[in-house]
Amino acid sequence: MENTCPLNYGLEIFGDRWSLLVIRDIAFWGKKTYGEFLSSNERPATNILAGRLARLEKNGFIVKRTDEKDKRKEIYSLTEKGLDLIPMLMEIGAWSAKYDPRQPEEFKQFVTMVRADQQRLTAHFIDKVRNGGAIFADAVGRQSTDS
Amino acid sequence: MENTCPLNYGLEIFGDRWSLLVIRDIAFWGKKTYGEFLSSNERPATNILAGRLARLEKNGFIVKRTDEKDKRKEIYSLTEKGLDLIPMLMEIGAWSAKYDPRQPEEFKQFVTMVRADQQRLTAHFIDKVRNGGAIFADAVGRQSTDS
DNA sequence: ACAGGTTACTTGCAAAGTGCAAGTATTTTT
DNA sequence: AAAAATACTTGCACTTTGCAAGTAACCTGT
Repeated sequence: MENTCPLNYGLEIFGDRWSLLVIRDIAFWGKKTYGEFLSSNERPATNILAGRLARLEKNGFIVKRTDEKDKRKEIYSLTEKGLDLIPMLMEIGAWSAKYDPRQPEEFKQFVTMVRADQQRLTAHFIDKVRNGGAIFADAVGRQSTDS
Repeated sequence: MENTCPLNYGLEIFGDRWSLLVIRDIAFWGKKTYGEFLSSNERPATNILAGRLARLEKNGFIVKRTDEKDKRKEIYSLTEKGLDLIPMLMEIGAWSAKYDPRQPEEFKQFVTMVRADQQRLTAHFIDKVRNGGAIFADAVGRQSTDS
């Protein structure tokens, strides 16, 4: 396995639509059980959902415990490692708020509020790339080209 | 197709490892050609890379133009829509810097610098979810459960 | 101007992953 | 005790992936 640089590590584990949607359901909608994840608008297949929950748990993004009040239910929740994905999820949401025509005005306002805090630096980096530069140019050592 | 809520829209198009790695290569490493993307550490298959480039172009994340100095080459670059993914990529990078043991110290420092700017609000949301709440609780209308 | 290399792809095919439908096991409800 | 609910698993057709090998256009050196 060959995982050298910035984004790749995470992408192999959580960089898949269904995994991220599970984490979204927990963080953004407060969902906690298999049945709740299943009934999301995107309707994952049961076996896929089960597989993703198992992988997310194995990789330490979520934990499950049996609901004491109803032992048929498993309660899933985010670990610290999973909670730390929230800033990334919010950026995906911010992007969607801007480009998805179906996003409700409500959500766009929420994003605007969040964004007020953090525009400065990222705007600088976007400019850099727009002008043909790269974020890591001169900031971090150049990536190796060989295997 | 059923694309109602916050993150789903983008995830269907760019929410795939190879697509994001292409965008990373352009934004973070300044890569511009098919050959440069191919020689990344993660070594995508040639057909997969070609397919992703075509899809990213079709969906307006990148554009290609023939290199005037060497007409064998196609120069890929990010559109505004693609540039706007940079904040999200930086958050993925920030997460990786924290959890990927292979990340160099150099990169962790870069991330710390970036983060100094934007910690406040996201920390608040993480707390909310950690305590069993959800980011959208009372902030945005509750998601519909039916199809 | 021709030969050989470079670049950006495409094609064929086996293996892996996805998604629907149906089933099972445990627990709760009636 | 029977029925419903919940969290899964299993079987199977279909799709996607990834390796290996090709092809077409262009450039480079002689």
